[in-house]
Amino acid sequence: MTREAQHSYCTDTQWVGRSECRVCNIRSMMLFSGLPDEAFERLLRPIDNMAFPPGAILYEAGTHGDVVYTIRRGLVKMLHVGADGSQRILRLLGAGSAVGLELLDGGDVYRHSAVAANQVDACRIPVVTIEALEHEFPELTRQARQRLQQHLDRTDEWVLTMGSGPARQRLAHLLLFLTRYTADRNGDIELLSGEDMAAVVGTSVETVSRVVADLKRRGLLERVAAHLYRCDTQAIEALANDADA
Amino acid sequence: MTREAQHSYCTDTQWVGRSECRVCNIRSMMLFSGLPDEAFERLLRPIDNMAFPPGAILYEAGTHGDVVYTIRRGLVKMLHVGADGSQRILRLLGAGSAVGLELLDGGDVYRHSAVAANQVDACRIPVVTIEALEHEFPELTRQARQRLQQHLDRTDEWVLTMGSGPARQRLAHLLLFLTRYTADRNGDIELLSGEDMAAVVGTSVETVSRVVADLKRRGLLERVAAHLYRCDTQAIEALANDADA
DNA sequence: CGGTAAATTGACTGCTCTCAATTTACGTGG
DNA sequence: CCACGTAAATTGAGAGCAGTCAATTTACCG
Repeated sequence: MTREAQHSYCTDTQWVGRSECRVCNIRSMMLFSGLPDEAFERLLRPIDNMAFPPGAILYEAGTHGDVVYTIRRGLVKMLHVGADGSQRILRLLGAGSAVGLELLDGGDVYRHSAVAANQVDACRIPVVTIEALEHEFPELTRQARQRLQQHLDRTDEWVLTMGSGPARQRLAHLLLFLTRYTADRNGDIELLSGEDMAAVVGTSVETVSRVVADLKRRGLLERVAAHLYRCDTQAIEALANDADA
Repeated sequence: MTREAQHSYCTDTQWVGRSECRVCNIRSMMLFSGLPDEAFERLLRPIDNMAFPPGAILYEAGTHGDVVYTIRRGLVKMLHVGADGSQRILRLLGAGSAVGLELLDGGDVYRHSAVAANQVDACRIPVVTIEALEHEFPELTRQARQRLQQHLDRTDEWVLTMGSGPARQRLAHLLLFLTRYTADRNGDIELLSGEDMAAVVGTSVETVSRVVADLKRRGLLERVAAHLYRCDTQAIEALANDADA
């Protein structure tokens, strides 16, 4: 493994340890909620706990694979790369979400690329393990279906709020999204890179920069620390829904 | 029931008869494919066969309901109505697709509105019937999950192709979509109303009209009969992917 | 302290929206 | 079968937002 630090702390995709689902502190959010402890006794293949630094690739679109990830911490971007190399972010998924669920329908090829936007902790679950457990606990199939329904709901909201309208409103919705799903205890959020924000709302990088600069000038977005911003949720919400100032 | 004809033939939402899943000629596409004949012996509630004229409402967003529809013929638009009355079409679903699947996750409120874009034939399946069958045939849960995955895949494609870029390219993708899913044996398609096309690609009605008029002038789109159009798939495909004339 | 990549800003062009007028289509009633 | 009325579609003119290209500044890592 090479060590090319993207941040001062770590580093590379790392194997952190064997997952202990029985004592998972967020099991209620995870794919395996509802399964009895004994279900984890005799797994066909182990579940590993992985740490991905920002920018690390969980998997790439079109590649063969046999594992699903459930996110314990951080934000994962699902993206599509066009023929010309342009990127479009289709979803941002946080703690409790599962990625790679398309493999459960028999295929073995990922439909999108999954890239860590943050420092991400995720459990790597082999598809064979899920299929074995599904056979024994039919409830798991319903769980997976609920996860898909969540993805669908979130994507629909994505399309409605960030898919059309003036760039300023779309970015306002993105900020609200980040506040809702990634804010720390102080309500502060870590902004995406300009390129990523552009890939979410479907505009050019320059437009993103201009709009964000304008929000800062008007005091709707305030820098509280390196990479940490606080936004005036009230005003941004008004901006997102109305079409004024 | 009032009778306000939208076309010369019928008319109103009609009960056509009891569905006979055992002899369904497109059962392989439907939700119940894979179920043995005997599964239909003792349903808790009957499955009805419904005919919806263009514009008929299958259900409206936010309303209570307890049935899922599977489409046998025609095109159904799933749409969201904004606070200002503006409509945005999130998906167009054709034969073999199921709508209202969100009810299977325990809720009883539809998340979108479903409206017939065409003359639509659909089977009305009570949720209790599906749940009872799921208990007996776990395979059905997987079927429903696959349907959701299909919706998700289609929505992703929708976002990528019709969610950004110049209006001309987005409309080109819409024409290709209609050709793929609704063309008759001659390859001809029935265009949506200008308002509906605008609600799909997220532009104004005027822009749609201008682009369509331009395509007609250039011979890429030809009227072969009332409401029936034939398009030069080759040229439209080039237009959809490249950015030139 | 230096180098590379990202972000910012400006000027200009072009596309799309809005508003408005006109034409066409279509169902209704004579 | 034809005349009429409403709604949809079409077309035009003008303004504004966003994209592109290019130059500059800033940030970040070694």
